[in-house]
Amino acid sequence: MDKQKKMTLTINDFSLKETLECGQCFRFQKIDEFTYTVIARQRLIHLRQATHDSVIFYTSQKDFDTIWKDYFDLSRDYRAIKKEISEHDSMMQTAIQYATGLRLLQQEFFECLISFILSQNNHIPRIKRIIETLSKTYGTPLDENSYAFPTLQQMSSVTEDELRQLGTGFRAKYITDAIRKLSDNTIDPTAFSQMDTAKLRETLMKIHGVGPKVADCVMLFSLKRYEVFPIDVWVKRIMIDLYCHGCDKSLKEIQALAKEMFGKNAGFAQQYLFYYARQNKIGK
DNA sequence: ATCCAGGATCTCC
DNA sequence: GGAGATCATGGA
Repeated sequence: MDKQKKMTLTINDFSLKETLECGQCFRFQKIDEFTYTVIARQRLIHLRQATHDSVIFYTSQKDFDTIWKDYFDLSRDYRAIKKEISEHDSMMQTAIQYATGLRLLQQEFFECLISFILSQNNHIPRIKRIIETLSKTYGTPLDENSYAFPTLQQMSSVTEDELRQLGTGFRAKYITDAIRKLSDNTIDPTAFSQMDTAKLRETLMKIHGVGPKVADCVMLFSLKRYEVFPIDVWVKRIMIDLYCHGCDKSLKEIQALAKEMFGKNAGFAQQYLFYYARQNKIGK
């Protein structure tokens, strides 16, 4: 690797492993215990966890400043967030202990939307494989065997049949519907910033195949709506396990409980809980 | 082999 | 408006 293009960053609360492997993103490759490659924002980057509180970015200062600092959410004070969501909650303190260096990536909207449409009723390894296939088929080559996630433009004339042949299954029609509604301005991302979260959620759910969970993931992982609390099977299990000792609760009740406990930082809380639940196979 | 996956939709009442 | 079946596919 080019020695000129390498910079070491010292920062607290940042673990590559926890941030990349917590289930929020799909386009990373683990090279060894400390080294990863990540593809995002039409680029590929190599990274290495040097010490507990430092990470090497194999990139230029310019790309770090304009892209990766933002992508890895490195300007945010996670210590303060962790303190806030766990102050009166020993359960959350326990969950956070399992991923003290987890940060919420700022992913691109289109990639995030398609990825989480694909995630429904699917396994993470298979989701990753399908996304790789989509990128290889429609995306821009980055090196010999790496491809950027395709843009909306690059997927604008994709057909449902094509997508089915790539293994997307029943989700193919959902993806073409998303592409259609974004291309013909039925849904206009430039209007998102002036919508409140409820309105934005409702707008995203106009896409066939986007329900509450996928809409919440897209808002949390790519639209900076940190107050949302996506509830999947893992989060439901751990919320019931931790906060009502095995009783049954509806999604609405869990949603309300999360809002009450974690407020504007519910999304961060959700991600710590998800990681903890999956690591410990809570409820399985 | 058979189960099941970071759900959503359709159908039923 | 809530419960239950159904959906494509392949890794475990």
